[in-house]
Amino acid sequence: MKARNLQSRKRYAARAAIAKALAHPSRLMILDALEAGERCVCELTDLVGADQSTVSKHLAVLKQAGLVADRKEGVMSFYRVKVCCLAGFWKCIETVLTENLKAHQEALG
Amino acid sequence: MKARNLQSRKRYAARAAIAKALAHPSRLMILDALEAGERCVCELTDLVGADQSTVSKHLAVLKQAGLVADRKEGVMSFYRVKVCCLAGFWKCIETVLTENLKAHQEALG
DNA sequence: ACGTTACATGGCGAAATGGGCATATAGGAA
DNA sequence: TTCCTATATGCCCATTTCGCCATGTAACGT
Repeated sequence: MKARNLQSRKRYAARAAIAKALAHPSRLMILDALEAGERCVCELTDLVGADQSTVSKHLAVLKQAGLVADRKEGVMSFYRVKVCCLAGFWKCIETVLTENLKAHQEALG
Repeated sequence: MKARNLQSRKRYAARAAIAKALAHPSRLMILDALEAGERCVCELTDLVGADQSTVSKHLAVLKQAGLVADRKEGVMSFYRVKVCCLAGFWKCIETVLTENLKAHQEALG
């Protein structure tokens, strides 16, 4: 039972690692942009409006989590979404946000 | 366009706040347990195996994000899942983990 | 060769997070 | 009242995250 517990902990840790990669506004913005097709780092840097090195690190986080993949072409790197299931993420999060808003308004009214 | 940008940033921040609440192994473990029905803090404390105050704080994070709700009964607090869409989360995360594992094995073999 | 452009990485400080201990609060029992 | 139990909160410390700056690296043009 102890071994099982350990394994279950590892499972949760692995899941949390994915969620962690999604837990930053800039990274969500990047993923959103990549859903429309691959983008180079410079485009994403413009989009996010942060330092290029910052964006590069965000992309490294997403890549490490297995959420995006990259392709080098000459001097540039193009990133793309690697998984197909993110739509469910957005939907769920939007649902939560909507319900929170509703609850908040009920609390006021 | 600047206003739109600001609003879009707020959107991403709100989404990230939800993802952040999901980005911890203990909180995922708690949510998993709550999917089977409401639990009191003491049960969850046993489950997670951390200090009671730590678990209490994790629950506060989940509540703040609107993911769980609580109900007081005498001395005890019972928490329950408040949203219905978490199954999609698990599924998506599991998909990512599976693909990552596959990619890793291909990289080896 | 040199310079430029695109990107990645190291380092540093600031801020956020996490965890346990101690304490506060509050309900129930005696 | 006093004690005990269940939970929440404050405090402190360790760790992590985040952002920018500076620098490294690599491809391309001249």
